[in-house]
Amino acid sequence: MVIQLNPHISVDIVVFGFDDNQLKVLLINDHYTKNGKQKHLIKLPGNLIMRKEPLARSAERILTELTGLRNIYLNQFGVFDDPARLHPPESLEWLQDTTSLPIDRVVTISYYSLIKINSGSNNLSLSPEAEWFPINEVPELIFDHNQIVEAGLDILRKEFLTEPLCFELLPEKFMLNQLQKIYEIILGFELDNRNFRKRINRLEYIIPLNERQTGVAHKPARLYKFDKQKYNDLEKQHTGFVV
Amino acid sequence: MVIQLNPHISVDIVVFGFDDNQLKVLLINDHYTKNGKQKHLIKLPGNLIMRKEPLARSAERILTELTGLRNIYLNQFGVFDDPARLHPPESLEWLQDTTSLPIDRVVTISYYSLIKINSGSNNLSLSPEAEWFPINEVPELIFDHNQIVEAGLDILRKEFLTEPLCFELLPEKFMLNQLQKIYEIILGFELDNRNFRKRINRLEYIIPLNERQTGVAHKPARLYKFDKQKYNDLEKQHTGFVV
DNA sequence: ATTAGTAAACGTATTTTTTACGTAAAGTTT
DNA sequence: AAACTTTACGTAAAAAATACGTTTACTAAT
Repeated sequence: MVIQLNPHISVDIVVFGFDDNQLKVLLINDHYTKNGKQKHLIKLPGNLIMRKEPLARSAERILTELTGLRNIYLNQFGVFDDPARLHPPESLEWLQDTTSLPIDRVVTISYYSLIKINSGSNNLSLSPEAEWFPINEVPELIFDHNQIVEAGLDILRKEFLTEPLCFELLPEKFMLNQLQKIYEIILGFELDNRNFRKRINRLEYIIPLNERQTGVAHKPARLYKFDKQKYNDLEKQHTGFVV
Repeated sequence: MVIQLNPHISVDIVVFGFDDNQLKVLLINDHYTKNGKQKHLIKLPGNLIMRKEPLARSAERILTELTGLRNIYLNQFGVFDDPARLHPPESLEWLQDTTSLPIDRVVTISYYSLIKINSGSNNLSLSPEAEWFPINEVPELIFDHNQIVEAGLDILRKEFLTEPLCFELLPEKFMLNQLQKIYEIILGFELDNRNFRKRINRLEYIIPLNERQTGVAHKPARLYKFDKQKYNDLEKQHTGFVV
């Protein structure tokens, strides 16, 4: 199995999770014993690719192993190729020990991914080493992984303005205020509720349903759904998305 | 020299050239004799990277070798990793013959670049195999290079709307109509001259000079320059650029 | 010197979009 | 039925985009 790894190219994935109140990143805890000393490293999920494996498939595979989820949104966003990126030497040593390969230089292709953390209905079953960290409490990571997280966040914010990414973080039927909150948390500023609604109402591909929120002690909100088909049909028209 | 090549990773560059009337791509003619048969292959400029070379430096190096130019705008835009991308077999054979390496799978990182073709003042000295092709007359290329050109053009058009790329294609001092023409050619549609000027006049980082066009048989146009410093200072404000 | 030709440069009215607010409506809980 | 909470609708003002018409500054030809 190990013999089939390509020791020159890897993928790393910045898995963003949304839990109704904040944006988080999924990181991997790695406990590693060297010369009797126990070390604790934290890193992005990622690995060397296989000899004949397309990169996107490597990324999917790693994501499924970590979360049990399939068909998750994944987007390639960068290349990290500094010949010295595997420093400091002890991190490189760790990599060589764990792969049993004579690792020299690894160019990594980065992906980001979007997951709804607490939707009761998905079958998210995290692997034991995986842990969610709030986006502004990311600890020090190995190699250049902090830099990759930052780059991923920049791209996420940029693409959030032009692509319908928000629906990856919403249930099939959602309320406009949920949609608004996702924008506010990811973009990092507040939006005027009344103008936001007006804007959404103009979008033909966000369909109001004849269903309402239930079990709340106030006026129940109407539910909406995203019509992806209609969105794609109108695609040539939009250069931006919302906000 | 050859021994230092990394046979797993390459860069390919889509060099866009602008010559006042149309957009062109720089391609490489390769004449190759195999079993007495002469073959003519056309490809993107690109090569395997060196063992310890950053990708951006490989791209710069290749570009300078081809054009004699330095400090040209270069932007990484994609990764092409299909394990079968080096097909058909005869192309792979050619690659193995010319590098003398046991090439198996190559992942390529793509860049695009912007050059003003006919500005008398630059020292463009094309290498003999290099040839400009109008963007809609690109011939069949080896491997997946046609696909890379298409992807590069898509990205160029997209980024032209949000980044100040136009100034890479203009002399230091330029006329508004030159600027407009660049937009029209790259975006592929015409713009209303009067509204375009109004829009530009609002941008504080496009500075009108007290100089005019000379030697023309009509009202001479005012010259302008781009204040990059001011642009960067205002950067947080713009999500889009012009048009 | 006047006129013709050419492209630059300015202006204005109309429509559309964005922004900033105020207020009513529909539920539950007490 | 009164208090509370959140949804939902509306309107006026400012800003931006669009669609045009007209004037200006120069050279070249007569």
